Amino acid sequence: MNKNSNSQPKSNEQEIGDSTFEAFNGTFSSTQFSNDNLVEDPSFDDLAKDEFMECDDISPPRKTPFLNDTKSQGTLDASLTELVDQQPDHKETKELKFGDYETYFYHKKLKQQEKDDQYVQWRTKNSNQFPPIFSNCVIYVNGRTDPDITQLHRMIILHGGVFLNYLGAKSNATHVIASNITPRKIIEFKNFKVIKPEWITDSIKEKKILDWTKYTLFSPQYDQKVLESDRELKEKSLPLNRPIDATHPEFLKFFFENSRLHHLSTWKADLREKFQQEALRASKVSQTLRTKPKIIMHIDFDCFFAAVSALSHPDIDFANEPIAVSHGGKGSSDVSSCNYAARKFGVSNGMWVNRALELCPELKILDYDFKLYEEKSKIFYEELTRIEPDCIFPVSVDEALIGLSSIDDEESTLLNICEKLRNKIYVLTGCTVSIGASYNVLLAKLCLRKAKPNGIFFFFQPNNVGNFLKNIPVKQLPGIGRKIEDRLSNHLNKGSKETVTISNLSSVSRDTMVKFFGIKTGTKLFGYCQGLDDTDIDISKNPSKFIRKSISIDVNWGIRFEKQTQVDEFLSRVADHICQRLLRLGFVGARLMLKLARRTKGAPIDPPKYLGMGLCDFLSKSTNLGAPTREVGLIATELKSLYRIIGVAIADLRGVSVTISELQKCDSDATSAVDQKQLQFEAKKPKEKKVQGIEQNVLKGGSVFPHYSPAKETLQKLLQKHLVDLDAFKALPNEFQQEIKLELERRSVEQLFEKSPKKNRNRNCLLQNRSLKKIGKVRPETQNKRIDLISNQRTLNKLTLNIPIENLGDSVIHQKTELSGLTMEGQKTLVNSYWASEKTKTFNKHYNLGIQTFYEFEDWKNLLKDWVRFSFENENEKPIGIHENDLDVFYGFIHKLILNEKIYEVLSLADIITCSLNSSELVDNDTNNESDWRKIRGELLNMLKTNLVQKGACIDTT
DNA sequence: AGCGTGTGGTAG
DNA sequence: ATCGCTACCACACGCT
Repeated sequence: MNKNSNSQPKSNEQEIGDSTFEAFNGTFSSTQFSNDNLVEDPSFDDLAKDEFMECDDISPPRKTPFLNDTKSQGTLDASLTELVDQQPDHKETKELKFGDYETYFYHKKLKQQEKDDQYVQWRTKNSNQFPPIFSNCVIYVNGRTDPDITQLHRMIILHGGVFLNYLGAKSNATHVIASNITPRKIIEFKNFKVIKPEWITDSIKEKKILDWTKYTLFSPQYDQKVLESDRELKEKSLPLNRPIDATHPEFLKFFFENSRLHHLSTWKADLREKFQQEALRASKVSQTLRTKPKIIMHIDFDCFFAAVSALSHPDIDFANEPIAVSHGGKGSSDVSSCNYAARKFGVSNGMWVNRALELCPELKILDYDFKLYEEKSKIFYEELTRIEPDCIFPVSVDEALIGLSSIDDEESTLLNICEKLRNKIYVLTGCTVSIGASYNVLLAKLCLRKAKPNGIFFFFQPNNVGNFLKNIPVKQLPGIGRKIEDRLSNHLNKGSKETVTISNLSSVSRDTMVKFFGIKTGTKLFGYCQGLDDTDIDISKNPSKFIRKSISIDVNWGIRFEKQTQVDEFLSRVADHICQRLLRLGFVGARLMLKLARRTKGAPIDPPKYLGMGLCDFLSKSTNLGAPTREVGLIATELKSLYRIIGVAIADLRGVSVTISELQKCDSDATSAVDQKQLQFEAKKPKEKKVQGIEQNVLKGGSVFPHYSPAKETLQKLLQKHLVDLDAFKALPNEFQQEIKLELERRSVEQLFEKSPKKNRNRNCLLQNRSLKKIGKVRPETQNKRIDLISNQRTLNKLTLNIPIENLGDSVIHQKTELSGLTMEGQKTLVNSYWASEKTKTFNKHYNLGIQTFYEFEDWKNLLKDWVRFSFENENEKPIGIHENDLDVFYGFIHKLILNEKIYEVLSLADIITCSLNSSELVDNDTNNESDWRKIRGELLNMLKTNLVQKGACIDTT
């Protein structure tokens, strides 16, 4: 870090005058301040120290939720043995093999829901016995434990904790529970509190959360040792010729942990959310109408990553030695940040290390230290809050815009504030910030550029704005990037390499700009040229504008696949990951988009950047999920469908990006049923409202057609008429029975009127008689091929429904692969791994019918009948059975139905299974197959029930 | 005109 | 080796 070795004591006043003159030739009044003498100045030094002492108040030691000693409530009579006794059966999950991720995660999820449901019921019955002692805990259980993971899961959620199924890269887990130590684990969990399970059991016994430090699994000392031996172990066990790419199950975690851009994005989003919420709170408190801030400050660390990383290297003379931050010391790693000494050599951010080293051979490469960046950022924002500005708009971890409405004594006061702030941040973080300030965001940003490094720059002379702007390169304008610059350059300079400045643009009219860049960008750019910018940074004025609209995961590095199964597994993992994120952020989403990067034809197979994406075309496709959801299984299934629709050859896949949008806040947790039920119970209003989506008049009057009251049919007749499975109906909670009855009555009425219900995409699905929409929307002109693909595939699937895969002629297989749009290379793997895979899973095995997600409800009714019949047909003396791929798709569809609250449809399908099983055609020598089908039927009803209970509870709490 | 979808661009 | 993310805006195009 710069210890100001080269600074010379100077008078601040003097400095102001000088640099004003120097920087602008005195043509107009601006101000530049340097704080080279930051700490040398005794007054500053003292001030900073004082502030530092005070700082304890504002930055207390990190909060430790696990030390939160929540008072226990009620009594806990249920002994642990009782818990153990009542623990749901876990065997089936264990029988699953790990080959098929989708099935694996899907069943895992199902089991989870089932269990949670049981826990909820149990808790409801014994409500007083479970003090929510873990209410601040997010707990992940690793490996074999005693008591085992199921029991721990149960204990955790019964006591108000959140149970994590998956330890994400940026996991918010407060605790990791494990019983045994392996070197690998110590590495893996080095950032977590790893505690023995006894902490859970003892805490429950004591009815309060105990000090976790007494239960740590390994001591720090021990860590150190093992860490070293593990490094050797790791080097041996990881073959060097097999680098980690996206086929590796842990790839995502590994990738995100090390991705600077991932960190930047998540930090930014987190900050946004935090300040948005604070603004919401503030706007409730103060009713005063805010005027737009008169002063905008833009404050930003100087080469943040480089400066912070250098803090761990006290031997480095940060001011003079060129340093850069990147992964590794050579090759195609990006320089994410470099100090100004390095910039003198021409090194710049984003440059590859090999190039940077060419320019500056003595460049020192430092590692990332994401944790430290986060810490410094926290201090930074705390200091910003301390000066109590009108508003704070977080731009990034290391950068913020600040609005001040008025300052009594104009610039000198502002200067004072800035200097104090800079000092404090320097003392507290060891890094320098620069500040630009002006009367709008555009100019504040430009001022910041002039202020850097380690300085302050103001501009408050609207009359001189032309002078101020004239030599600014357009690239520096916010929102004007490389592409727009290029287009301007081509237009104005006919491609000459000179940078385009604002004065170059003076000849361009508003209309031309609009014609060139569109109404928004054109107008904005034109305004910028006059120094005009009406960007408002006051979040509290319009908090809803700042709420999150989408959640996405992009992976464009390390994507190299050979087989369809690998792609599918990866998509499942991405689905899992994104669902974890939805969960953590408290959202459900109704729209899913898959974007793929495909190697551009002619681009090298191995791009210059190691495992990089190279030159790519991007293709995207989106689908409505029917209802807002965060179901992993459903999302995984949809992603695989979308992948097949886009049809990128596996060998050419270079990037995958998944976006979920049309978000809705849904604050319940993973074990949502638990929390909701808990809340519901505490609120003591068990059934006031019903499933979301029942229209008001149905709720109140019982019919959508209040003027018409038909002679009511008997319930049984009604059920029969609509093919609803009676057993299933009876198994449902009372209120849902009632609801279905109403729905069926309504349908009877509807038949009389022959009226089709209105479309409503997300809600009121019980009132819709329409079957689910097909995936995506297919346009006749532009996407003819896709229509053909889908309809042909559907036809094909129907045609081949009863033909075992071996009997399919080559031509048919060829046709199928051709339809999927894959290259020859891809075709083989597709045929081998997808259409004719022969994996054994929970249910019997065998022929994958290639059932697709494209079917609609009416199709499914017929398909299901055929499917059941087909599964009983004999092949080598054994029934053909159910293929898990088909089953996955089927379950996916059921999920979709359930999310649409199409209870009736699900019950119909359950009934079709029953009817088919009872029909005499079946060969009755196989009970296995039959019991599989009964299991499936049970699963349908279970899914339905779980979902209804959750929905019911959800309504009650909101 | 306004909507839905796919695509492009930008910032840190 | 290497960790090329991600939220959001804007727009084109075709449809209603």
